Amino acid sequence: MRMARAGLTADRVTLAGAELADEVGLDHVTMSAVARRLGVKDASLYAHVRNLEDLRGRIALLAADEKTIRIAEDTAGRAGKDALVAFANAYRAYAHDHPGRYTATQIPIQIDPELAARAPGPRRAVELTYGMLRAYALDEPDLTDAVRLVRSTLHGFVSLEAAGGFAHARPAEDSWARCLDALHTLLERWPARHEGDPT
Amino acid sequence: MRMARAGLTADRVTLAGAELADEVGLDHVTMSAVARRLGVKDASLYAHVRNLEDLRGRIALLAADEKTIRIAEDTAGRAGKDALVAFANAYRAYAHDHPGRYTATQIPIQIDPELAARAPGPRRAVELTYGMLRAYALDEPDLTDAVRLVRSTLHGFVSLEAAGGFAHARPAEDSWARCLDALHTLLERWPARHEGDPT
DNA sequence: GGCTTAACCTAATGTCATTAGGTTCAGATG
DNA sequence: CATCTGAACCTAATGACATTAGGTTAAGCC
Repeated sequence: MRMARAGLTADRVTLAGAELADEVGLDHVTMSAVARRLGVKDASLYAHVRNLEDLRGRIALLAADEKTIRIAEDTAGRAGKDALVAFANAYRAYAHDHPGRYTATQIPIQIDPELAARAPGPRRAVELTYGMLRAYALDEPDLTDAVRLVRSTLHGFVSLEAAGGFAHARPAEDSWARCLDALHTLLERWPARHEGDPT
Repeated sequence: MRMARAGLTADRVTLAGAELADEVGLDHVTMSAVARRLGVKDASLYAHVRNLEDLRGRIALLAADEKTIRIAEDTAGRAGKDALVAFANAYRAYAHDHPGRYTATQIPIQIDPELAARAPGPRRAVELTYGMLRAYALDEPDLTDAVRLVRSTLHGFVSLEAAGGFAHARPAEDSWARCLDALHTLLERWPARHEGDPT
C-alpha cells in the first residue's frame, strides 16, 4: 500500500516552508514540520534542499520576490508622494499578510550566492526604491542616504509593530500615516549639509 | 572527586547566555551551550531558569536595561539635536557592541510579566525617548508619532546594518550621520496636518 | 521491456530541551 | 557539634529535530 508520489521540488518545499512560517513563526519552521505538512519523511526533503539553513534562505528569497512584485504593482505609474505612500503601504501590507516570510527577509544574509543570483527580488527592490525617490531629485551621495533612511524607517516601523512595540493607545495606523507624511516632507527638503560641519 | 559548586543564580545564567549570544548569535544560545560554558550539566540550569524561552526573555530584559543605562548616561544634560545625536549614537553603539543581546530585544515579546515588571529598562527607555523629544515641543498625538518614527528609524537602520543590508560602497557611518541630521530637521518642522486631509 | 533518474523511504547517529528523581554542600538551628 | 533544610547539582530517560548513508520504486525514454 504505497502512497502516490508527492511530486516535490525545491520550490514546492520552499512554499510549504513559507506557509508554515506565516502560520507558526519562522523559527518553528523545521524540517520535520515541513515534511509532515507535505506528507513525506524528513529525509526526503534533503533531495530538494541542502539543509534547514538553505530552506530558510530560499524562503527569504521567495519573500523578497513576492514583496518586490507587490510593490512594483502598487507603485506602477505613480510618482512623488503618491509613489512613496503606495510603496510604503505595499511594503507594510506584505509584512502583515506574511509575517513569517517577512521575518525571513531579516535574517543576516547567509544565502547560497548561486541561488541568490537567480532571484531578482532583492536587486529589483533596490531599483524600485531608487526609482521611487527619483521625483525628489536628490544627487549622490544624498540619494543613497535617503534610500537607506526610507528603508530603515519602513523596516523599523513594521518590525516594531510586529514585535508588539506599539502597544500604546494610539493606533499604529495613524502613526504610520503621519510618518509617511513626515518622510515625504523630509525628502522634499532634504537638509543641506551644515556649513559648519566639516564632513 | 567533586568539582566546587559554580554558585549559579538566574542572573549568572542570564549573563552567560548574553555573552554567548554576542559571540555566536542569539539562536545558537542553547541550554547545552550555556551549561557547557558554566561547567554544569544542562539539567542544572532549570533550577534557575524556567526554560529556553524564559532564558531568552531574561537576556532581552538584561539588554534593555543595559541599553537604557547607556543611553541615559550619554544623553544626560543634553537637549535638542545634541540629545538626539547622543541618544542615537548610544543606541547604535550598544547594538554594535552587543549584537546578540540587541537581537534578543527584537523578539516578539513573550516575557514573564512578573519578571518584566521588575525590569526598569523598557519603561525607562520610553521615558527617555519622550524626554529627548521634549525640546522639539510637540503635542500629542504628534509626540507619540514622533517617538514611533524615531524608534523605527533607529531600530531599522541598526537592524539593516547588522543584517548586511548596507553592503554598498558608501560607509554606513556617513549615512547614519545624515539620517540623524534629517531626523533633527524633521522634528524641528514636524509637518502640520494637511488641510485637505480629513484625519 | 530494460535503463536511468528522480523521488521517496528506512535506519542510524548525534544534538537539544525538558522532566523526574536523587545527592551533596553550606549554613541555620538546636 | 550534630542535624536539618533548602538550594545547587547530577544521573537517567524521553522525545523532538537535523542530517547522513544506503536502499527502493515510480515514470519517462529508447
